Amino acid sequence: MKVTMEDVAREAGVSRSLVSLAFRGAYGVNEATRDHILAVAGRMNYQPNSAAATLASRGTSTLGVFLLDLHNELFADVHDGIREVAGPAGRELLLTVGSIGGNLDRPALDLLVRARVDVVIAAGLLLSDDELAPYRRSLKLVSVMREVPEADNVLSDNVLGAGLAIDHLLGLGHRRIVHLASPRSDGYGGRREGYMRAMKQAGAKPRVVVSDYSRTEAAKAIAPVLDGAAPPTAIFAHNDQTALGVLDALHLRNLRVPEDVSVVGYDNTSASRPPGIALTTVDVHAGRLGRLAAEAAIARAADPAADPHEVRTTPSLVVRGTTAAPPR
Amino acid sequence: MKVTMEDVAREAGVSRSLVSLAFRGAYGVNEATRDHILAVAGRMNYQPNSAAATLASRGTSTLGVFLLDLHNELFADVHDGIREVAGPAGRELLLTVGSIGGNLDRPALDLLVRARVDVVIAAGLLLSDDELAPYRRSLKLVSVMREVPEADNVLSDNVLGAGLAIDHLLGLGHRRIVHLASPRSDGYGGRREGYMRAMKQAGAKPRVVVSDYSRTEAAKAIAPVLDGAAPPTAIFAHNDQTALGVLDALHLRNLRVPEDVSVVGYDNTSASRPPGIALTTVDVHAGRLGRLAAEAAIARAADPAADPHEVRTTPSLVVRGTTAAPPR
DNA sequence: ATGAAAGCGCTAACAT
DNA sequence: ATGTTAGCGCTTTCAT
Repeated sequence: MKVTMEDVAREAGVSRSLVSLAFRGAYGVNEATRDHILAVAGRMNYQPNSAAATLASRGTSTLGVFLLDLHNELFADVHDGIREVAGPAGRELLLTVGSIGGNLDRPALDLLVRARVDVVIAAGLLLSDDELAPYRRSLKLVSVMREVPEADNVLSDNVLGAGLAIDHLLGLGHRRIVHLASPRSDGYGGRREGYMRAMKQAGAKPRVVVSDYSRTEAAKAIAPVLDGAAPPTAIFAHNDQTALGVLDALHLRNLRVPEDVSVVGYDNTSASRPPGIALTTVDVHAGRLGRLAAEAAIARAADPAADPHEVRTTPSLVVRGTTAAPPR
Repeated sequence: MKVTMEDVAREAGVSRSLVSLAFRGAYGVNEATRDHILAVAGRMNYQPNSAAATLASRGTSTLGVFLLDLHNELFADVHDGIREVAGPAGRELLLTVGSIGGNLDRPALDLLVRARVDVVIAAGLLLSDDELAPYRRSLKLVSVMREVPEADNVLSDNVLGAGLAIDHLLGLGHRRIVHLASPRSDGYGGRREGYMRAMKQAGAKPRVVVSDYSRTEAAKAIAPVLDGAAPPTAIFAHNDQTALGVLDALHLRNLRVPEDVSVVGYDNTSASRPPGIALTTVDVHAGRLGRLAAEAAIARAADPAADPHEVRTTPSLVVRGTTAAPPR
């Protein structure tokens, strides 16, 4: 049924090793022989068994990629960046997906570990530092957007990014700025911290509400503050997705944006761009993060013993249509 | 360095086979022994090598998933559906991603083949029937949204869906309806065909322009027809993404939607839902497609020899804010 | 209930 | 340039 390398070798009248070498394009194989082997293999529809290859060679050249959530285009952008450098480097990508709640992180990582991928690039890990610690032994990890102790980290400066957003709002004249934050979890405090700092520095009173990463939850979470006393004139959301949830809630109440309320998102995903949305947001340059992560992963593969690598990139503010001076 | 099953067996004072059985929760292992083995393994941080397992057992229980494009949330919805049934069935998911141009389909599928996944669920394959044919021998394939000869197919009735959209437009009084179609490729003709049929049946003159699947390309492709003589009063796009591109182009020209031009998308991805967009679209019920595909995959794994399975689901029209009577 | 032994299909020295 | 020979770390009969 399944064609093995042995079958190809017999058919081509050569030894197994030669077939193996030919397939990996190694030097030291006569060109004619190689072509012949490849032709025979092609005719027989031979597909190498990578389980056997992995076992025999104790590893793969495949990169594992963990993405938190397929519904957030941020991760698609990161993936594009990874692929941009992994492809030319001859590295293939095997993905695994987590979930907004974080409860699928573990099985997703475990699957990658068992698949014996060379290095794992994880974007948006939600596991705590403690839960991640055991993986140090079984995994070469490049973490994107979330700082993991002792691992390679590719980060964006969230404190700075949040500061950019708040300063923009402050400059427009806002004082009652609410932050719709993500649930507390290790490695994700930056945006909230940047918000707190900028507010305090300006002598404005910070107010934080928490919601998970989904758009609908965000709309629910912001509802009470919109309906309560002294509603904010501006809302700084944890990311674009939750900002869209805020927009939904605002729309439902016939509150105009930006005339009545200003909204700032975070990530600059394409969901923020449409003319009808035109969300002011902070660009993390996700593609660049992906490229840097792939570079870090390849470097790590080449030198497993090197010191942990860390880059922190600088985000930028993208002002669009959802921010303006507060109503007077 | 790496802990093997042998190490665990030695440490636990049992044989390798027993460790193997314990790990797979097989019957016939004394409960106390099993607990002991698992405890020892846990302490040693043992991670089974699935390459070896795959090799020895000639297969995996993992499902491979191919998704055409991470930027189109349709695929995230399909993925959710797959996971919804695969999870409870104890099947893990390994993903691979193609690209809008279709040129990454092959490497992505090959990677899955070599990983020896049990069955591959492919959503949005762009390869031609001919290019797909060889995979018949190396792969159990469940194709979603694209009919592949001899494979298991989980489809949505695109002819019907397009008819729904056009009939809606026709009912509103539109006659000059342009279809922004996808490039011709096997298995994707349904929407165009449904458009042609509905137009002809109403005695309206069809007009088709083609663009690839990206938003920006769609905006470019529709530009000349907007700027040309006798511009359409309605545009039926191949999917939501390209419909958004159309919206962009319209916005750029200060054309109002739906007062000046009506727009209908396809897929009902979440990108079509925001209040500011409110795109009228055709819902393919992507989650359901995913669930059906996972069921088909599991059935196929259980009985590789069964006759090809085919389901064709019925889409529905979601009328929102981008369609209205044409200007008079 | 547990153990021994034979592969699974490759790669990696090492020969020739 | 090509062939030989050990494994890689598991699962799977088959014994016990």
